Amino acid sequence: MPELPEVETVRRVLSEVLPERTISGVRLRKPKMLKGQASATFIKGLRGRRIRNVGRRAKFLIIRLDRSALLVHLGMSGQIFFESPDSPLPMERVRPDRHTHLILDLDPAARLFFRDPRMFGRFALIDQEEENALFRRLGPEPLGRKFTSRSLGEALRGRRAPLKALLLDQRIAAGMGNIYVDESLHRAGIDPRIPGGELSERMVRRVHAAIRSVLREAVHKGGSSLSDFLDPRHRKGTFQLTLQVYGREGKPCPRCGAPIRKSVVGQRGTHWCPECQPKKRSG
DNA sequence: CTCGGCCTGCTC
DNA sequence: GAGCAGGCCGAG
Repeated sequence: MPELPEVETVRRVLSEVLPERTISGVRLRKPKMLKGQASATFIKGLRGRRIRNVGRRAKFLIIRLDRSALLVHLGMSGQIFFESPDSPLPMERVRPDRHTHLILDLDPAARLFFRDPRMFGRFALIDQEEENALFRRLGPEPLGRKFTSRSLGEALRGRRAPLKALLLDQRIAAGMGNIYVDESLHRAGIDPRIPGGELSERMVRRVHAAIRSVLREAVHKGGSSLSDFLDPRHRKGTFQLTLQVYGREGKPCPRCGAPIRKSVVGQRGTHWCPECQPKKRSG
């Protein structure tokens, strides 16, 4: 499940190999993966274009061409693989399978494969204006300068929804998903069910610091490869080895040994330690 | 704000 | 052979 650290990992690999290559061929095998765009428009807009750079905003990957950009959201199970004579992939990946929805042939010789078994991901060819409009609707990058404990406190003020749900809201901070919210709240020592507006200033500071340190660490470790995440060179991340609560229901909390709890909070499976993450306000 | 729908693969 | 997982969006 690619969240900010996984998408950033993909971006870093692609930004080493894609710039200055030209898209010589486009094979779109699942037009359904396009977001509000006809296949012909999409293919025409890509073919012959030169890749300038690869960016990221929240969980969006943005492959910038001369005037437009290929926007990619990896959804739940999206993968991007890169293959070139210098950087071959393992044999079984070279041949596209039924989950490979888009293939880009590049020049100098290389190929990009977009796979997504669950098909929650999306592609779109967008112009600068559309990019601006999309990104304007997102909250600050949690690792950027605009995300401060003050801005977080303001965003949470008066909110009655559980903190867990608010941190998944991309308008409050953009890029976290279920894994990293649960991990951040464990690091902060705060119960995910507490209404956002009930956090003390001190608790807001702890959540803010925890989010940043968890995400930074996860980026450093190449993301979490829980079930299917692989980077464009087919390498796994290692942050899954560091997870304290996510996917660990009933297992002992690494910090205190109490069994990790799981229930649904804000319509999402939520994991926390009942001892380390007390609900009380001063916490 | 809350809920269902989109999808497939994996677990019960 | 059903149900769950999950990000995001549109409907209620």
